[in-house]
Amino acid sequence: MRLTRAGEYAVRCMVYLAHKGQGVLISKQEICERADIPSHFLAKIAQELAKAQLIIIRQGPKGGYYLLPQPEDVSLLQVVEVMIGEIFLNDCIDRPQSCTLSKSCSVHRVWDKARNQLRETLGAVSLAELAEKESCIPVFPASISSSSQE
Amino acid sequence: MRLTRAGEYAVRCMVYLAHKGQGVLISKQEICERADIPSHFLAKIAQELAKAQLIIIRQGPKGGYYLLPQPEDVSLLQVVEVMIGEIFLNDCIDRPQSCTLSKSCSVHRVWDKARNQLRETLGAVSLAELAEKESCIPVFPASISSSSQE
DNA sequence: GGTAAATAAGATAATTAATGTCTTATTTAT
DNA sequence: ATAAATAAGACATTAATTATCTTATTTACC
Ligand code: SF4
Ligand code: SF4
Repeated sequence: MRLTRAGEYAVRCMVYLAHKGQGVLISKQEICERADIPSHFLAKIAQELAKAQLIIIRQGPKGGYYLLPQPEDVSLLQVVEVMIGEIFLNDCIDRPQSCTLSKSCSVHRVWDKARNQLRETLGAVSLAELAEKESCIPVFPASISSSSQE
Repeated sequence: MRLTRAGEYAVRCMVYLAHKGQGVLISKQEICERADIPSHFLAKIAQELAKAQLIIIRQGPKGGYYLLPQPEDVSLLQVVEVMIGEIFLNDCIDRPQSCTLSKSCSVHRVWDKARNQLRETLGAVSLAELAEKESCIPVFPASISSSSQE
């Protein structure tokens, strides 16, 4: 009942790209460094994000990735589900036929509610919101000035 | 991001016991048959439930399990977390020190909210509620009379 | 007390999923 | 044409889940 590493990395990558703005090409290396993602792992993650039409991958020298949709149009849920698949919480929510009781089971209904709630919460927040606040990216060198001790 | 098999079986077992009432001894075999749980697997699951003080295990002939607390006093969340551990959704919620950003990360806050909501939903429903409605246990032989086709 | 019925406890095996790495191929700026 | 950058997917490692199997313990009953 946990987000996978790949899921977390995908979110970081997407938030970083959103932070830079839609359509702005960023090198893979920069993303890896700033968002602390193993380089080879990101390559695989990016493939899935590209397949899902969330980013465009540009090869060649000066290559990299950029965000395809507007940051407002992508939710945290979308990014997460691209990586780990649709969230179901319990098997019988995914495939009701896997348990003959699913139609009458009160436990099933609780899982269904919990699942909808969870997806709604993750679906309600866009990359735009996440990127405008501080998140996922270590404090930018430039913005370290006054001590952050409070 | 899914309940494990063991978690699902534990819930079934607990709902079945709750259905029978607190303190009522039921043989392991009966539970396995009625709740459709592999017998040897239940043995291991029961050990954890007993360690968590949710059931008492009685050995010997006429042995079996029974519910220790009142059904109203046990939530679905409790049963699930005994089996799969406390729900955190993302690693940084479990151990904020695992990501240096957790204090300022807006994504972190979304996960935190989602997690609290999920635990609240699962925590709000007791075994008593679940057991009084039809759930987890295939329709009882006695109650099969009119065809269940509707 | 002895016996057999029932489960305990934990070791072990099989399966599946997650994570990470490596190699070869392709794209593209210069 | 060349070299820089990533693509694509195969491969290896690790960890978690699921299941089973063996030996030990408990206890009702005679
Ligand atoms: S018993 Fe209920 S909760 Fe469990 S798998 Fe079946 S429908 Fe789902
Ligand atoms: S970047 Fe944010 S969400 Fe991701 S691990 Fe760090 S604190 Fe958590």
